[in-house]
Amino acid sequence: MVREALASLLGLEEDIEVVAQVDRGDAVLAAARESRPDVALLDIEMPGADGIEAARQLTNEMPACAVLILTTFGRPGYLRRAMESGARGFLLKDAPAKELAVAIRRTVAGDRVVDPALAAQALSEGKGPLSWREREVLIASAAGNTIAEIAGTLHLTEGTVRNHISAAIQKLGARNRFEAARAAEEKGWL
Amino acid sequence: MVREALASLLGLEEDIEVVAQVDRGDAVLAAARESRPDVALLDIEMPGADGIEAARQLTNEMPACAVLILTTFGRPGYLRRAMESGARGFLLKDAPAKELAVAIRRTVAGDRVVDPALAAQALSEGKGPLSWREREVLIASAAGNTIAEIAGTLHLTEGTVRNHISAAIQKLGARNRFEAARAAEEKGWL
DNA sequence: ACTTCGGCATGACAGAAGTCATGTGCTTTT
DNA sequence: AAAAGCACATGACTTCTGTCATGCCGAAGT
Repeated sequence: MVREALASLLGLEEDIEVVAQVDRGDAVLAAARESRPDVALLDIEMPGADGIEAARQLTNEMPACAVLILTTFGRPGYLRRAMESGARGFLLKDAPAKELAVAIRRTVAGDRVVDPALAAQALSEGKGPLSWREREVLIASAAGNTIAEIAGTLHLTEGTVRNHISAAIQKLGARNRFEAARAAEEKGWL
Repeated sequence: MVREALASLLGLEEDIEVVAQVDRGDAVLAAARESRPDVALLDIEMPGADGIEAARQLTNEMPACAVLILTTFGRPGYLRRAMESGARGFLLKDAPAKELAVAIRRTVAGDRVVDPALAAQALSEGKGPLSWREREVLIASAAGNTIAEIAGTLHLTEGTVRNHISAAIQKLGARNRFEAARAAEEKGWL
């Protein structure tokens, strides 16, 4: 519904034409091949593939198509990963509605449209203090798996898994792995 | 942005006029007093007060104003609580955009607009199997508190708290209190 | 070549969490 | 009134988690 509403509004602009809409991340590329848009407006949280992945595919195959991410959550990690995956701009859904058309025009023109406050926060937090193993273990942990299960799927000893989790807990200032997982998720470090 | 977009679209309808918009749950009542709308279109997750609470206030003070909940998450508990708080209809944001105007007209006309599948699910799940204590303990648990802390704030023994949590875990088919908390949250039982 | 450092792995240990058996009191049913 | 059912409370017992000391290995710096 939200997508349709925004599309309708954008369609009312003189200089903007909505050439395609899809509701899944893994349908983006095909639609873009079909309709050759100047800009793709992507959300991050979608079924199929997330907007980050879609942006990566899109900028790989069609560098001429700019990508503007429009999302609900201003998590610094989202912004960082979006930019790394080739997105040209990053806009939050709680911006005023008229901002959207403006942002799209600027994106087409080659500008990088990013909320300055969010950008600053993303830079100050860096890429996160977690090592690869710590991330893996934390993700599995957040999914509700027990230590023993994680150890099984990763072919590690329970002790090792506990150790990685413990390290993550320390680094994130949490008191147990669930708090740690939430904190990491919050910052976009998963 | 989403609210503004939907408002713009609704404003294009011949028979619908958007008389007010607010961005906080605790601003709803004041705005309604001011503008005397026929329908209030509310989201559930808002800053200030949630849409359920706003619906309650609204139907108490202005029974003439119908309430239609428009929300992202089709959690059965949301639906049930929304209806209990006096809402006249319940619509999901992933419905087609044109549904919205239709639903609003039907709501004004006195119909109850509810997704049948969601209604069935809500009814089949009932009001939730958790006792009061179990809810209390689970909520505190979800906030990251340790058993000892919960025992302290509720003036109970650790054993008792553990026992309630254990019961909740069983009832929800979870494997630890965090999974239990998430499951309960998911179903709207917290 | 040597040292240093960081990520990874492991097992021992202490503390936290979950389960169970048991008991109390209140409401509902018979 | 007696019995049954339910929420609540508690402590003993078992299992799971987090921390720590220790060691291995490869990359970066000297």
